[in-house]
Amino acid sequence: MDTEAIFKALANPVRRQILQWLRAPEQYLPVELHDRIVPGSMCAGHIERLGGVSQSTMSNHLSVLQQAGLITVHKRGQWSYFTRNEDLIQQYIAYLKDAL
Amino acid sequence: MDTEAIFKALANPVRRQILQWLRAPEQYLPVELHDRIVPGSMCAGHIERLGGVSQSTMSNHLSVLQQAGLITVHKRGQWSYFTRNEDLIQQYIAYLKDAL
DNA sequence: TTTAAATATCGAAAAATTACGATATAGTGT
DNA sequence: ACACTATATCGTAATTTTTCGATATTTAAA
Repeated sequence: MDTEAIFKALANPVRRQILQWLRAPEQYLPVELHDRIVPGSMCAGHIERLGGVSQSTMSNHLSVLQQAGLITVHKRGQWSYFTRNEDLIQQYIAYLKDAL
Repeated sequence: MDTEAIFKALANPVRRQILQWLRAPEQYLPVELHDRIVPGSMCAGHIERLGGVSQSTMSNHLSVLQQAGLITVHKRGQWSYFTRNEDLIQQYIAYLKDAL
């Protein structure tokens, strides 16, 4: 677990918001897409539309979260589906409990 | 609880290290000072000597931690004694548990 | 095979953070 | 009052982060 990378990744509000969106993707996607997605995930394009930043900026944020291990990517066709890495998130919280 | 400020404060390794030193100040202070200090605290000067940064830089780090609420200050004479704010730290971890 | 769509990467500008030395402020002791 | 110590603040330089538009890459569709 790269705690340095996690602390830094979480220091940005856009990235924390992404993690929130990924807690319940269905809530933020049009209903007609619910059966097309990888469950519990959103593709980069949808995340981009939710956030108020450019495509390249959002792509970078997703990359930072991914390098910290907080999210994972599954590529299907031309889409990249991002999912929370619940295991790592819990591991991080457990770490904080006795290391912070 | 200003979570934005806390996330940012924790993004810096020097500041995280300060919190570690403050977990057991006695461990990092010369024995002859143990009865002179505010228990569970260190004054700015001792923290400065432990960290590898200048006096003004360390003072700034302490200020950031303080504004985030992670530490508190007690001024006694010309010294400022810093202490971990355990309550806020626990509150923050509890917050993460269901908000991260 | 051309065109279009989704995403990643590149290069550079803008903004924020970190750092330092110098100086200011406040308390202590002479 | 004066010198001395501890800490805070100021101004600024260096570094890192955030951002964007432009371009590259990959896959799908016509």
